[in-house]
Amino acid sequence: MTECNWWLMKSEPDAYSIDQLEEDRSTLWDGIRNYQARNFMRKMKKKDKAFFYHSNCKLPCICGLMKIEETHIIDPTQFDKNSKYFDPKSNKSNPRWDCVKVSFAEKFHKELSLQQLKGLYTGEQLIIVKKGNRLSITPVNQIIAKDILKKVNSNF
DNA sequence: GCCAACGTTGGC
DNA sequence: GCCAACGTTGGC
Repeated sequence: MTECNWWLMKSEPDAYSIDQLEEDRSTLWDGIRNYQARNFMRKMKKKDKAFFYHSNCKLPCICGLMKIEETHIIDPTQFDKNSKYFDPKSNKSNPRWDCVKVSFAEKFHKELSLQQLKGLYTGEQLIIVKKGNRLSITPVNQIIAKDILKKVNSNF
């Protein structure tokens, strides 16, 4: 049996929180308008796991776990003129942006704050703690992922 | 609000 | 292809 890949995906809790995902059960991770982040998303496979990271809030932290349900979905917001993610440069014959569908897996009882993460890992081990990192989607090394699960007492 | 670290844009 | 100007992200 092959192991899944692990990822970290950021969201501002004011925009979309882990609690909202728990309520929704699943959501389209749309509105990504950064090529590096998009390209990481394109590498995702069904059944991969992703840590949910709350960014730009009182306590930036890894707060939960998601499962990748579907990949390579055309991001509908790029064609929606009423969306703040509307992209006039994209076109339907060659869409510029795509996304994945994620589902709720777990809300961690113990969150791991950015401050804690900085004490535990280097920027090489976990890109989120790298100085100046702004990527909203990054891969997570499998060994580090397992370590994070232990640290948060994950049931997973 | 500041600012570092990028990414994007557009003139040349 | 270079690079200056500008925009965005996100911790602090």
